[in-house]
Amino acid sequence: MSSDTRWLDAHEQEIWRALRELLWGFESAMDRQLIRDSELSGVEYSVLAALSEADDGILRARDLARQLGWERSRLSHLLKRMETKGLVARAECPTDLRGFNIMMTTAGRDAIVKAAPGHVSFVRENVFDPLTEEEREALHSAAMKIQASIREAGLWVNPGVQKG
Amino acid sequence: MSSDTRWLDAHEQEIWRALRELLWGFESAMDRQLIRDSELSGVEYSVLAALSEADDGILRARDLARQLGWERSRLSHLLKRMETKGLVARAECPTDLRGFNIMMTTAGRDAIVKAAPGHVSFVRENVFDPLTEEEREALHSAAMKIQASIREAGLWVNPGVQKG
DNA sequence: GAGGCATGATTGACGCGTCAACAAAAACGA
DNA sequence: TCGTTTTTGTTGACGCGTCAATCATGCCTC
Repeated sequence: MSSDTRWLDAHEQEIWRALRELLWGFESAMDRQLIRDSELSGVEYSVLAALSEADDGILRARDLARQLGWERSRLSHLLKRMETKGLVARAECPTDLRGFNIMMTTAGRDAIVKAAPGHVSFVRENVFDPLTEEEREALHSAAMKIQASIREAGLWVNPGVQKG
Repeated sequence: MSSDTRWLDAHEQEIWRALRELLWGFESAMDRQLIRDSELSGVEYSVLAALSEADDGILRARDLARQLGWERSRLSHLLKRMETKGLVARAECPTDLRGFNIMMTTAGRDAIVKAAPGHVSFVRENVFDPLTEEEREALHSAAMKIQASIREAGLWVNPGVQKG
């Protein structure tokens, strides 16, 4: 089982290295830009973006977690921090005593409105602009294929949440 | 400054979504495989891999950090944890009283020898096998271009360590 | 060789994520 | 209806990374 390992050749190692560096550094770079130009971290931005897509800026914690593909506990921890910052507020859910409705506060909306243009520019300037049309499409299909493969191997996050 | 933002169209959003999911999920999937099939986390694997490329399995903490592109404090925290697990050992550096030599222990070598085949298989099966040759090359150049762009924007990790 | 700056490494506080345990409420089934 | 199971959400412990502060040592220059 280990003697027939197909190791990477030099060229494959180069590709792998470039990809690994990107996978490892991209997210933190995005966070850095966000924190520098607004008062929001990447995850906070995600939460507020999801909320602002909802009708009233209100979503049940359950649905928020599902939409983001996160564990409930992760969301819970983050919401606690965001609540103390005044970005979101909790309210009991009238139809289900277990549930909580999460709503964006005015400060939360202000923050994401302020952060959005810079965030989009970051993506545009660093992901789309530097690539050719072919590279964009290849990147797209490659990303989907890799994800599908990992999912098939049962190693993707939240294996249960793969409904389209 | 915000009114001329070039927002993403529907197709671009699809690409961005796929890429973001990959960037967000790949690393944790790799970690999951590693932890499942060995006793090593992803970062521990990186440290041991770097050490095993050195002559005697010994590297100064400074060089280890440089090679991995990490902050010293990050390495320090991790080494403390790895030392308690018996994966590495510290020894004072004879030529520089400030420095420390980090060496792999027998347990450390055993662990990475055990982990390596599964790790390589993960990469091979989920990154290389699912892609066409064209996609591989496009992925390679796209990753490099995106990284270069972020670096130019001054947002890449460790802006100082960009000597190639 | 004494002052001053650079380098190497550690520490502590804090944000963040995972995991396992938990409590309360809902849904289900006989 | 009563008991079991599922769902929802929180909490605490712990691993992990960043940042700022700290400290000792090396280096460099006058």
